[in-house]
Amino acid sequence: MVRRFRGEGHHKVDAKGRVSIPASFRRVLEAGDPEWTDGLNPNLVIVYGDHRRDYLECYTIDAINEVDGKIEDLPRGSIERRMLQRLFHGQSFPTSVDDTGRLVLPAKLRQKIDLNAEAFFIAAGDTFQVWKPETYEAEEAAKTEAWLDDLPDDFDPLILLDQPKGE
Amino acid sequence: MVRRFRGEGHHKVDAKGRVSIPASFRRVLEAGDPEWTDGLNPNLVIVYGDHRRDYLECYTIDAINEVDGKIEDLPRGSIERRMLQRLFHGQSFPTSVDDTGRLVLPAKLRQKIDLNAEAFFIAAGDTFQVWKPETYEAEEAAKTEAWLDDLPDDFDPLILLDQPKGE
DNA sequence: TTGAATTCCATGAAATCCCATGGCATCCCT
DNA sequence: AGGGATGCCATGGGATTTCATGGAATTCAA
Repeated sequence: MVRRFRGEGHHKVDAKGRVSIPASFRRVLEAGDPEWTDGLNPNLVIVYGDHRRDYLECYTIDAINEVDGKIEDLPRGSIERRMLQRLFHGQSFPTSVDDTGRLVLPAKLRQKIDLNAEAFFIAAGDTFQVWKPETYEAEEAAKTEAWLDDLPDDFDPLILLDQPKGE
Repeated sequence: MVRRFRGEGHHKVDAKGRVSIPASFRRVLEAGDPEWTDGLNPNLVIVYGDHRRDYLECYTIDAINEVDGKIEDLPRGSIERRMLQRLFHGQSFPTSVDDTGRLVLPAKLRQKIDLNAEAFFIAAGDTFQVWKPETYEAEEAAKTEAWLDDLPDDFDPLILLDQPKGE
């Protein structure tokens, strides 16, 4: 059904850390939570990472389960497995959408990405990200612009789709 | 229901060795204790290991039962079985959460990992660990930092998830 | 019989729950 | 076509509960 997140949007963050989730994202969260049924509030997991990461990444239950499964496939004790456990099990926060469609971000998470009055949501495949608008402008937008600037004016991003892959 | 631990946090340790367990971990401990019912205090097992280990690892009852089961499947008298018995049966401490949601760590365990004023909790799949914050920084964080420093700036840990198995 | 461990009580801060409102779309009826 | 009626959406506020933490009182054990 509605499998991937799509779109972006700005929403107010109030003093308690409450933010409306873009309505279309909610449908995806619902579809991605095996326990969800009409009337319930879908669960999700927010991965915030270490000090280097300055945005929050939100996973549906299905998406995070997939990640957990892959982590378990890695050899016990390997550095890769430890890294991923630290990131996905340690540096993450399980929560759920509230009945008015909002996310409640604890002070700790808000401080981490320096989130104040407003939040910027953007879809990223089977997850979506929450940014402080200024950070996003400065960091991401600038990055893609720079990348695009190096390409010919008539460059069509679609050709990227047909590159040979190593999957 | 809530099967795995998720998240991390710092908590004060008082003179009696009492430490609050992150609230979300308590829900998992409750769910993982077959004898638990509303109003009771969930049981758990702390595995502290030998002198080489400098953190405590906490198991739900379900998790420790699973481990015990696997140990029993090993041939009697085998060295593997003896080792695991020593670790999980000998070097472990069964206890329970108190009514205010705290763990009481006996002096012996605190001394072992040199725990003083503060403890760091971090989820690790179906167990969680308790560290002295400084030790964790020094040992874990530094290790991963060093590892990450060898990788490109824009390295995304997610690619680790798609590595072929058994590497 | 004294230090250690357990029980019971206390409190400020943070997180939840419950309820409320104005703004837009959309649907529908005549 | 006009004009509610309906319903979702974004946002806000107050009341209530849970957390994290501290301390006193009481029981244990050797």
